[in-house]
Amino acid sequence: MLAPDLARKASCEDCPIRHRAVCAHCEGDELQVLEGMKSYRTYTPGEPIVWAGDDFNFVASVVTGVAAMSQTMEDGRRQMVGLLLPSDFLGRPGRAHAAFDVTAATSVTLCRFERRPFEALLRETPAVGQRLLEMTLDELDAAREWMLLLGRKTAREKISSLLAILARREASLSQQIPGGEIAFDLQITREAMADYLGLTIETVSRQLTALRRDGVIVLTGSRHVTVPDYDNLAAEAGDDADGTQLT
Amino acid sequence: MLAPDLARKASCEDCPIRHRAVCAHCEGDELQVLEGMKSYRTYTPGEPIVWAGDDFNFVASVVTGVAAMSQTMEDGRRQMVGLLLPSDFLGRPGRAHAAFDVTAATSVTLCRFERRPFEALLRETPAVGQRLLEMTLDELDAAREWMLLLGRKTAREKISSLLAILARREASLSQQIPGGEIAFDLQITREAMADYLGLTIETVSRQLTALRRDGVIVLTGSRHVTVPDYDNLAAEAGDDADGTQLT
DNA sequence: CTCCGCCGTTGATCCAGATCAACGCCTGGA
DNA sequence: TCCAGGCGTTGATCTGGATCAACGGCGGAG
Repeated sequence: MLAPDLARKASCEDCPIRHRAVCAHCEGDELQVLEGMKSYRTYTPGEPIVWAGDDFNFVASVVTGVAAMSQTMEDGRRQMVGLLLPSDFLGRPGRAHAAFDVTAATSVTLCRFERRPFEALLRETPAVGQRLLEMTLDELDAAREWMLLLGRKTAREKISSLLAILARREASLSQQIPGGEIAFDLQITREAMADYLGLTIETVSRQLTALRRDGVIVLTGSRHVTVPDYDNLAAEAGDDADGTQLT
Repeated sequence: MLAPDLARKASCEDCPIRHRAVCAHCEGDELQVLEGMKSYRTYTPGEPIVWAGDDFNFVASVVTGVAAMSQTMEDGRRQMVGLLLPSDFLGRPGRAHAAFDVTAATSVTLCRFERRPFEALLRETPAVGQRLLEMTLDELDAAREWMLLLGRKTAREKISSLLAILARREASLSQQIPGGEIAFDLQITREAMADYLGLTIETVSRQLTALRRDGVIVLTGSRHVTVPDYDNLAAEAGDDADGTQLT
């Protein structure tokens, strides 16, 4: 593991984000390579980034906004399989075709690297590969947590789980006082929430109303949520206490 | 990528399985390390291998049998999040505690490596790390496929999907004639199937009966399945044709 | 300003799968 | 040999969430 101060070296500072996959382990030489590869692109809400099966010749980090990874069946049933938030990594080194659809959920800016040179970097710089392995293992754990949600949780627990995740993320970003209330914006529509949770938009709406009625959350408009008591929300989510602690 | 003939070198041949994570990239020196680390252990059906949260100081490959990775909620609801079949890798380099319960579904033999020296091997041998990254990315894709199943498929589609996966695996193992019928044993109980699919055992049983009634499968006893027409089964599973082709 | 389309909410009804219950078969132990 | 317990099946009933339907608010285009 490199010392933390190495993470900020040289031209990584030019980039509006810290690429989790590469920057934490960058040293001078690799950065030269990265500089030549980088390109930014912004997508408008709803715009497809790639379709499943398409050529997929770049990897990328999310700089701002939210992108959604999803699968659709022939009859239109859709399941979101990943929500990509700023600093998340998108792409599949070693595979030329996308396995899933990726769509901009909000306005999204990606910092993209061409796949081939990125793969070369991966081969030549084991630290980047190790970091990517760690990130992938974390994602796999998260996907497995999500399988419990999809397979066994009730609609109310599903909504509560999603809100708890967003609240945790907000709290960690803004250094909230533990025990204080947490407020954040739902960046996504009811439809995206439904696709993520394996529900319909009507059920999402009804359960949000029910959680508001029961005082678990406060809804200001339809997109702004305040969580007066995080532990209460976490209890609604039906999670074991482990791994969902705020601090 | 190493040439295929390197995969069989030296003492890897002593091992009853080819460790997907390491053997395909072994060269002389690393094998010395591996030899000192290996230990075998057999678990009886139902026996826990690790509990979520436990110290987890080894990684392993499945030699024979089936192990199940699962999560349980306080009230007993359970969701299986992975089925570990021979040659699958178990463990999480870089983490000292298990994230999920792992249980022997049948009699299972593992070939285990202590975690610490394995991590050292990983650091010193980038090829092993790359192989592990590839495997992890494949697992992540599989987990995401499973999310579609759990979130959006009907009970009949869920059962058909599981049978189609098992049939595909059987066909690839036994070099079946494409288009011919495929026969295999369900290694697992109805309960394990239910836990995997996010259903109850009664629903699993009823849907199997329905698929038999409709001629999609032939059930001999309760554990032996014959699939007369794979394409028919795949159609019941509701999958896109891509990625579920037999050949 | 008005109109239109999208987003979200709410109500009425339906149904797939859960739940509750009973039973048959097989296996292993006394 | 018989019994007990685990596994699987089937039937009856219930219910959580899907479906079908209507409506209100808001924001952008004209």
